[in-house]
Amino acid sequence: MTHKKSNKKQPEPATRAGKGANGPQTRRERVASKEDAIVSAATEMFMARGFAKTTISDIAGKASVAEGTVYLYFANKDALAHAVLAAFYRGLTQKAQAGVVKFETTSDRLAFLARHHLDSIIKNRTILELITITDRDAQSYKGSDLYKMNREYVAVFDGVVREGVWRGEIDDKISLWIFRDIFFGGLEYAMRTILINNRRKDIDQVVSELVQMVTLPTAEQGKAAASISASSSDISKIAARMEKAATRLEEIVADRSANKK
Amino acid sequence: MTHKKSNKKQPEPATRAGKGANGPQTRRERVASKEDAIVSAATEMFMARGFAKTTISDIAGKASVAEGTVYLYFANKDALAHAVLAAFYRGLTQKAQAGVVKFETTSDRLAFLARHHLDSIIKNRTILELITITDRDAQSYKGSDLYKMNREYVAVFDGVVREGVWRGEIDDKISLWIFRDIFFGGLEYAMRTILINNRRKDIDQVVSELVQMVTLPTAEQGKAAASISASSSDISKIAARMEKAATRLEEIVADRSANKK
DNA sequence: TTTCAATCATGAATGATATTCATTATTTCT
DNA sequence: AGAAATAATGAATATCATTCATGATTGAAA
Repeated sequence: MTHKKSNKKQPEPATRAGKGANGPQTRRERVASKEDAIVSAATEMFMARGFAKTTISDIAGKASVAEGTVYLYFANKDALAHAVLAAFYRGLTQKAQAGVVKFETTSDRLAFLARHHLDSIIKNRTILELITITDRDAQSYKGSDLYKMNREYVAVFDGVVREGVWRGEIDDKISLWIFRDIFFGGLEYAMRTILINNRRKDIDQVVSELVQMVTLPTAEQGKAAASISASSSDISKIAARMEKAATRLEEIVADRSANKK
Repeated sequence: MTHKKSNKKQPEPATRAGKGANGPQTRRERVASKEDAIVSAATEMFMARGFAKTTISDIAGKASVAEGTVYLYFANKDALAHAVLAAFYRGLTQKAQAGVVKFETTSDRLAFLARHHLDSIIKNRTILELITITDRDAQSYKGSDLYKMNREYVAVFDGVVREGVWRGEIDDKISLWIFRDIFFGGLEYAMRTILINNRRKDIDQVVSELVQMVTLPTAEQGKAAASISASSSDISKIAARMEKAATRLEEIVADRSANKK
C-alpha cells in the first residue's frame, strides 16, 4: 500500500509547454496557461453537458492534468463555474462597449444591445445556468465579483438609456432599473421560447418589438401612424417626446442668457 | 363499496389529517398521505436549503420514512423536484384564474397578475430554481408536464392580453408571445433586483411601471393629447417640425460639449 | 380467526463523484 | 550540483443518490 511502482503514466507538461516557437516560458506563464487550459476545458464541458453532468475528471482529462491539479487552481467546482462566467462576462461587456458606439439613435443602440445579448445567451445558454448555481443567496451576491461584472455589463445599457431619456427618445416615467429588468428579463425569456420552438429566425422580431416597446415613437413613425389611424396613443407619446425637447430647449436658452450676463 | 379495486384514485378530502386520532384509513389513503408528506417535506427542505444542498436523507427524515421509501413514490430526486413544482403551479394558476375576474380594465387585470406573480416568486424563489434543474434540455421540454402546466398558467395572461388588444387597450403591433416573455421575464428579473437590494416595497412600483409600459395610454391620457390636435395631418406636420428642431438642438448641444473640453 | 399473496417499508450495500492528502516530480536559487 | 520551493499526481476518503435483498403489513379468502 505504501509502495508504489508508479510512473505508469507520464504526461509531458514540459514538452507540451516548451513546444514551438514559444520555447521557454517563465513558471508564471506556464502556470497561467495551465489555468487557462482548465478554464477552457471547463467551458467546453459545461457547454456540452451542463454543470451537473460534467465531472472534475472530465475537465481534468480535457485539460490534460490530474484531477488533483484542478484543485490547485480552483477551490472547488463552483469556483470553476465562477471563472467560466467571469470570462463570459468579459467578452460580453467588451463587445457591447465596442459595438454600441457605432450607432447614433437610441433605438439603433438598443437594438444592437438586444441582438448582441440575445445572440450571446442563445449561443451560450448553458453558461447562463451557471449564474443560478454560483449565486447561492441574494444577500451575499451584492458585493460579489459576479455582481460587479454584471454592473459593468449593464452600465453600457444604462448609459444608452440615460442619454435616450435626455434626448426624449425614451419615456422618463419608467425608472432605469425597471427598464433594465424588463429589457434583459424579456430577452432571457424570449431566448427560452426561441430555443423551445427552435426558431432562431424570430430573433429579429424580438429585437425589433422589444425596442419598439421601450422607446417613444419618432416623428417618422408617428406620421405613418397618423396617416393610417391617427392612433391617439402614438400621438400622446410623440407629444411626450416633444415636450421633453421643449424643456431641454428652455434650459439651454436659460443657460445662455445667464452666461451672457 | 365493493368495487374499490376498479377505482384507480380515491381522494378522500374529509379525512385529510391522517395521523393522530384518525385510526382507520384505507391502504390507499395511507399511501396518498405518505406521498403528500414526502412532497411537503421536499418542498420545505428545497425552500430552506435549495435543491443541491438538500439530501434525500433530509427529506426522508422530515417525512418520517426511510430513504428507500422515497424511491417507492418518486423515481429520483428530479422527479421530486417536478412534483414540488407541479404543486406550486397548481396553486399559482388557481389563484390567477380566481383573481383576474375581479377586475374590469386590462390595466387592472395585468396589475393584478403582475402583483400576484411577483409576490409568489418572491416568496417561493427557490422553487423557481427547480425549473432550471428539471428542464434538462429545451427540446424535450415541449410536450412535458411542466410545459403544459406553464401553458395553463400563462393562458390566464394570454386571455387578458387578447381581450385588451381587442378593446384597444393594448398595442396590437407586439406579438403575444413576445409580450408574454417581456412581462414574465421582466418580473423575474425585478424579483432578483428586489431581493438583492432587499426592498420589498418596490413591488408596487414595478407593477405599476410594467403595466404602464405594456398598455396604451388610457382614454383620459389620450384625450388630453388628442384635444391639442385639430386633425391628424396637422399633428404629423407639427411632429415633423418639432423633430427637426430637436435634431438641430442636439447638434448644437453636441457641438458645445465638444468645445468645452 | 387464520393464512397467504400482494404491497409496502426498510436500511445496508453499491456506485458515482467531489475533495483531500501523502507522495513524487519539477523548477528555481544558491 | 544540491536544497528549498513549488507544482503535479492519483489513490484514499467522504458524501450522496440510488438499488436491492429482506422483512413487515395488509386485505380478504377460506
